[in-house]
Amino acid sequence: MAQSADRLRRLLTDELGECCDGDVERRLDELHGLADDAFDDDTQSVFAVLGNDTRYRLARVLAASDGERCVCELEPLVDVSDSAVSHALSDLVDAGLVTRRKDGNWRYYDTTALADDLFAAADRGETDE
Amino acid sequence: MAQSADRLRRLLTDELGECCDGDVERRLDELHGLADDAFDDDTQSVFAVLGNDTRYRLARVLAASDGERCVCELEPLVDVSDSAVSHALSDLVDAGLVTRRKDGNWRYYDTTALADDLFAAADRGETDE
DNA sequence: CGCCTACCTGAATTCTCGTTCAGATAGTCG
DNA sequence: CGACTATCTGAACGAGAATTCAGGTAGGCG
Repeated sequence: MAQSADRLRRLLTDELGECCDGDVERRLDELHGLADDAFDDDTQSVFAVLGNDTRYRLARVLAASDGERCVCELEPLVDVSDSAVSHALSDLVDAGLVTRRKDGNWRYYDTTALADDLFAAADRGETDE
Repeated sequence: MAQSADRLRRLLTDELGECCDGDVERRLDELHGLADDAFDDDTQSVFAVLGNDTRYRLARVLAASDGERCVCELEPLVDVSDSAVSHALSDLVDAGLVTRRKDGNWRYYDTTALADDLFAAADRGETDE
């Protein structure tokens, strides 16, 4: 951190014309404040979970579907073992992106509002460019 | 895919009371249609990029900041080498999540609307629960 | 020009994460 | 109960990603 603080000091000297130890510390405090507020483990895990091919596809199909889907409807859509599908769906549930409902031997999954919102935001961003 | 179609056939039998080959095929076509429409490579990469700790933190700080930030302001906030910071910022730029501006030797980064939208959606989802 | 700066790039290494395998768990039906 | 169902779980292996290392580029300044 010693040399990175050096660079920051030179940046502040450029910005302010002059720069003392206090200026550097004040900026560092400001930045750390922002970082601590903004960094949220749960929120990040949501992105990590959707970053994987299998999980993304499953979540997308559930989002596009009008209502819930059974595991056996989802399996033909991804080219992995049923075990992998099960793992993926569990991860999605844990991240709060989909819900699980049991009905006899069948398990039905559906997206949450969080997932729908994220896909809407992502799609909006893509078409804007 | 043979056995997964078997399961789907049994599901449809449960749902409809009866089920012929055509029913199974129709459902499969419907599902594949949804999957093809919904699956978008660019959109997925956005989630994958934000799924990493370093990139997530950097993007978050930029989003929380009022305007752009220099690399030397970001480096103290993540516990990795300057090379890793550079790699991470490049990935964020490539994904369309942040912009880069050169000014002499300094490089300034800022979030795009896409990143801001995604974080807003994620935060909304988190506080709802 | 030569030296310093801030930052970037490519290759190598380390390590995480996704998949599969093998077996377990519930639920249904006779 | 016993056989069969759909799905889940945990361990282990392998592929790919994240980081670092070493060196490179472009800009500023004397």
